[in-house]
Amino acid sequence: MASQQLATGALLRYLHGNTEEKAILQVVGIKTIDSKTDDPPTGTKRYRLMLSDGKSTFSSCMLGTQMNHLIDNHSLKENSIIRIQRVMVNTIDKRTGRVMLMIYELEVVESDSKRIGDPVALPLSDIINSGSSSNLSGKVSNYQTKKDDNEEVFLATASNRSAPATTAAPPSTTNVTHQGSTTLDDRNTPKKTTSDSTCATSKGNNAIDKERITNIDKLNPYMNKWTIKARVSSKTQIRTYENPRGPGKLFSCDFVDQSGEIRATAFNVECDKIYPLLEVGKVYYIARASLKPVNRQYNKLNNDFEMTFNYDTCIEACDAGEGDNIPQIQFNFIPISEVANRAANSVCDVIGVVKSTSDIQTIMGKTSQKEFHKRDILLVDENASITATLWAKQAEEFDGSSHPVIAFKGIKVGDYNGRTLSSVNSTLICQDPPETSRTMELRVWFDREGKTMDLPDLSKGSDVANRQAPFKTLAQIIAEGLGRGDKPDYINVKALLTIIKKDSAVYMMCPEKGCGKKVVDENNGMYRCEKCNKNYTNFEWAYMLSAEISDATGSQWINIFCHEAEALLGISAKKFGSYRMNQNESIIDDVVNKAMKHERVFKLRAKVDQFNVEERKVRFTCIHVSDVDWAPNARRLIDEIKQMEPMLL
DNA sequence: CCCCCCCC
Repeated sequence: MASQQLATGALLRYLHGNTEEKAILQVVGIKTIDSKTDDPPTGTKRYRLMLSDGKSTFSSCMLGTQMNHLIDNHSLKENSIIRIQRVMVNTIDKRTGRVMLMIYELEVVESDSKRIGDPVALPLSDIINSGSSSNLSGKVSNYQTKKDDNEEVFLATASNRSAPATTAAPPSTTNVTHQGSTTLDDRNTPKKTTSDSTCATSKGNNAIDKERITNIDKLNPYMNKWTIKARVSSKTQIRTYENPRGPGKLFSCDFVDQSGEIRATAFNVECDKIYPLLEVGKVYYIARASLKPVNRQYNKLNNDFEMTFNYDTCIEACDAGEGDNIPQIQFNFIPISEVANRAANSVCDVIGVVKSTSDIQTIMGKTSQKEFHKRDILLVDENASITATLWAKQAEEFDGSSHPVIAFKGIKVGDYNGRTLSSVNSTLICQDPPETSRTMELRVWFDREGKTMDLPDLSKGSDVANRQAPFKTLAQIIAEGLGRGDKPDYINVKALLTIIKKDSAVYMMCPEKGCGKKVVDENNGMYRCEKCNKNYTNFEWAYMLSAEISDATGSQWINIFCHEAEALLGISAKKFGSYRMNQNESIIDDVVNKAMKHERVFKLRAKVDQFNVEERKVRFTCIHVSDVDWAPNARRLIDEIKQMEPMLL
């Protein structure tokens, strides 16, 4: 690889904060460093890299421990060519402004390579670069003469340097500039010590670095210095708990910035200290809290990590106006129709127009024997409607009389009578949220046509296609005794049609709308319906298929009625009936055989046959049939697997 | 380190 293929100047661009670039660089030195006792707590080893962009080298490049394996398995070594995927600038020394690069993600482009070019170490003036003018104070020159040990090691191993770091220009001559850097006057502004800020630590000199703000979506447990600037989008009450280790208390809150969201929790001492500092809707600088992988069972925010406030956590309220660019909330809306594909008890963000609102109702909790207040609202969007239940204060305070656009963040999916939504404590209810164009879209749509449209209601069990059903094998259905309970069971089965009773596939149905009963051919041009107790001059063909479906585990006879039979056979009952009348057997065989060619997903209702109570024979009725297409179910299956995970562990 | 969130 030729030297011009390295991203010349990239190291400096990174240090100046342009960290989006995915630069091709060369590793010219690797050093193992002792892990500090506090980070990471497991004592995992850390690697420090010296990187070259062909022209310059920079040695303070920490490798994120999740990338350690690349070195451990020898694919990343001295002279390897890499592509930086994710990098961040961190200040190592607040006093001097000395920075380092954190390499969170890289790709080895070429494992074995020769040294490229003749790079020299970046001058110190370029690497003391935190953007705060206080870094340009006299203290830096003291530092300048004092190389740290790691630096010396690298200087010794990197070949052909002509300009060691110590020959760098004095800091006062640097032209390093920073957006948003403070003025010299700012230096002397006394630190705010108002009640809306805390540095839980007594280390007063360890102030928040407001110049280097990390985006929330870039936070991870492997970085040790970061500050976020974020708005509190929600905050719980303080709750107490009791576990084997004793009693405790906690509260949690959610932070948002333009990049994402993260949940933070405070326990006990921090709970008391931090709870009064954080106000919903306000913007804060947060530094030095613990980060850990998210527990998906409880935290559904769009972030792989969650935050715990600790003794060292620093929180400072943003000055008025300073946080105006930080959004109020992060929504990940799904259309109402998509709620049909979500697992019960999962949570989601939904936006819609309030079509109607119920009165407040008081109900008695089954186990708790406590009274609860609830209010149902019918929420609609362009394609579907769903009932959302609000509880307690949210229910009491809700006024939907003006048909507002309402956004729910973190509302729970229920499966009563199809699909419902139920607000929980952490659910945010936002009226006419300004941060999404959906508000206006829905407003215009509803006022123009939505208010009079009749849309499928996910919360009506009669909309049977919306009903959710677990996937089972035919053997599981028998083994689990599905359909033998008081209420019907609904199951999806992936199976093949193996037998269709073609001779009884259609029957002569009463022409009276909604009757559906079989008529008797009086053989005089009249057809008699016993149910209506009437003779008709005509009848309609209707499907009532008796068929066997099979999968790898067994087979089952099922009944298939009009709509589903038509979907399966591909022709109308009327047409099938006419072939039957004309005894056109070859066409009928053709139609039937085609229907048995490929696997489908049969949604079945399993219920004890009412006419055979003694035998308790379960009758299976096909209520929906679809092609085997996993895509519409993928999200729900993923949700279900996620919910199972804790049980499997 | 919590993790409850209700009714037909």
